Amino acid sequence: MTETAPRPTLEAVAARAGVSRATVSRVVNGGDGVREPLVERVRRAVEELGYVPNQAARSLVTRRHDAVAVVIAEPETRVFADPFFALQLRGISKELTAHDNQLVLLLTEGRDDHARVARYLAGGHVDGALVFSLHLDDPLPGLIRGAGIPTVFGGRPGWHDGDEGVVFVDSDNRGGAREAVRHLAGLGRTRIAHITGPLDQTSAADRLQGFRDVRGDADPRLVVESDFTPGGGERAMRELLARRPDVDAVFAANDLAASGALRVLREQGRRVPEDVAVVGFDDMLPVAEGTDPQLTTVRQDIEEMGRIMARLLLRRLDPSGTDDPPAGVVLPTTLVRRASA
Amino acid sequence: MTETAPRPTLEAVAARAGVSRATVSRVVNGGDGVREPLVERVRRAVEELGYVPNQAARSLVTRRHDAVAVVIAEPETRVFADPFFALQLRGISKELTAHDNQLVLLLTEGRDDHARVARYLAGGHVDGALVFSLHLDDPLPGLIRGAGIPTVFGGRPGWHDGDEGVVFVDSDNRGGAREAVRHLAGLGRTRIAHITGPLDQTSAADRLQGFRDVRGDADPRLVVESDFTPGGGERAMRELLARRPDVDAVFAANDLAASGALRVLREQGRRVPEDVAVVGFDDMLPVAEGTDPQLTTVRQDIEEMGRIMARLLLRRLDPSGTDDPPAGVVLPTTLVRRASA
DNA sequence: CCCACACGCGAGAGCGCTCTCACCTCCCCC
DNA sequence: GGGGGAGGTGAGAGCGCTCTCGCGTGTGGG
Repeated sequence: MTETAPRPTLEAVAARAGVSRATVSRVVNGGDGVREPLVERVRRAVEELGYVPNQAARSLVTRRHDAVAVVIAEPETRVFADPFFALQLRGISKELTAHDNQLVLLLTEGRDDHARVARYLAGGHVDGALVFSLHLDDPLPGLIRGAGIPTVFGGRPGWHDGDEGVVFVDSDNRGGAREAVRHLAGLGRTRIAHITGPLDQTSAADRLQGFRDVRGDADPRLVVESDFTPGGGERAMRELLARRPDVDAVFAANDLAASGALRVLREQGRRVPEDVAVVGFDDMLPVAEGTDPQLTTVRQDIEEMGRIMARLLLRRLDPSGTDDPPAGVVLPTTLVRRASA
Repeated sequence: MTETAPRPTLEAVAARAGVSRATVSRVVNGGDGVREPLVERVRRAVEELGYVPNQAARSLVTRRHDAVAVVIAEPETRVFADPFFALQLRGISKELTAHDNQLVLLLTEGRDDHARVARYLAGGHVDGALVFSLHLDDPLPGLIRGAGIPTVFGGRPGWHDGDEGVVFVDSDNRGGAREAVRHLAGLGRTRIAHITGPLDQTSAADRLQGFRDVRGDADPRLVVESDFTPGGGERAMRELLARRPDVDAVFAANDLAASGALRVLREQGRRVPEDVAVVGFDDMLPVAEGTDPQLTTVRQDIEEMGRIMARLLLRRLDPSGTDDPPAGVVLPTTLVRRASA
């Protein structure tokens, strides 16, 4: 079983095809500058021997790995409660695969891991990194920049010193929030509340900002800080109903919180959307379509976001490319109207 | 930016410490057989120079990569609708990290990718593979076995020729289903229905089998085939109510389907659990806790499953270990009682 | 006091590949 | 018909590391 079959080397292929190693190498790497009959002979030898290049040997000399690290910080919280990162990974994977790059996944758990990740990235195992760091005070972005490896961030990172050149991809959290709130206003609602996410995350902060853009003059009691979870949404909704029993609309910072709010509203006998209209954020399908009534929410194209991150990184990695990547890309969101508002 | 700082080599460290390359190598790899003062000198030189071993060079000679591939087949369907794989990945990642192994993620999309994955695995980039393949007729397991690389499967794979030696880790789907159905029976329910998952997946087939173990004599009309989605759960529930309006309990093959069933029951004015008791499977938190009433369901420890898969693989990879890993590990499930049954 | 042996350390080969450079052919043009 | 060039091919060095082997030093026993 552990019988490692002696894999054929370039040398072996060369011998079989009756050419030099250099020629085989040329053929294997695209075949420019080799005459057709030889190409054919080499191809056949490769085929017959089942030759596969040794990546380690190749990397040793080229100093390329055709591999990209994806760093996901602090998965304990939000990450694994929803398909967000899975979708993102899928987008990233597709793009990387299309360009023959591998995806090395680095999940970090707490501060201890930071050093490990930094060391790995600095260790030259990968050509670049895609980093998801949700928290404003996360030291990881700084560490990674120190590693001196091309990096693209997922989500707007918190601002640190010397962050001007940071490349990131984010959804238009602020614009999406504005659209959600305007939709509620357009329904004639006048007492629109906002259940926020954890405000140490840029996405939550940006959504709150969007809410304020439209309802800057709102009663401060209509804004309740929460945590992106159903339980948190429930608590926030109860608080809201206690503070302002006349509330007639809620914009929750994500679908999970909205689902909690919905449950409290029903429990308290408020009809949705007749008495209170509810809008979520994310369009996390199993949740948004699973609530009763189904949730009106703001959709972000997560998979596309992943794809663009990968594309941006690959562009920076490509030595041939004209090197002027945008610093940040903000993807549009769309309002998905279902039954709750 | 692309200014690749010339990374220090073993040679450089050796020169600085005034020893030979061999000695530095020994120290870096554990330091056995090197006297303390020298170890100290080398350590300092490493520190000062910020030396990090070149993994490519090392792999070239050791033929080890300290990297494991995680292959997830057909992510289009179930995979990305729920946190299942994310949790699994987390478990895997933790275990691999603890043993200084890297995780290379391979997501496949349709048949074309199979060849790519097989080539990659056969290409000797990784030491082993963890493979998730849900479908009975998936050709991937066969291809991978052909690649001759140590592999552990997640979930019981469908049976192919020569599968005796397959190592896999799975939840006790059958036992969990039995427990769910017995719980319903213990509640005094006599007309217990089952909404299945897609029966070409072993997990769904095993859950059905568990149902049959307890209710082998049930009216066949009480079993409706479905697809693990909320929409599918809705359709199945409607069908069920049409066939047997007197149904008083439903065991849905997963939480998503259960959430759909719940919605139909409410819509049709059946009280849960009074009129109809409902049990799900998975304990997918955002769903199970997000339904109304909250879902009684069968929990599987997904993260642990990932961890065990990784552990099993690492054990097979470890040349020093006494080599007798179990062929299959089946993890217990537990019934989580909430409001729906 | 000398020999045997173990242990610590260095020299050097070689892992499989790419890439430069020199050579050799063949063709075109004067 | 000969010289120059372009393009195709091979030889060989070297990427950074590990590992075997042999030598030198220190220790214990006869």
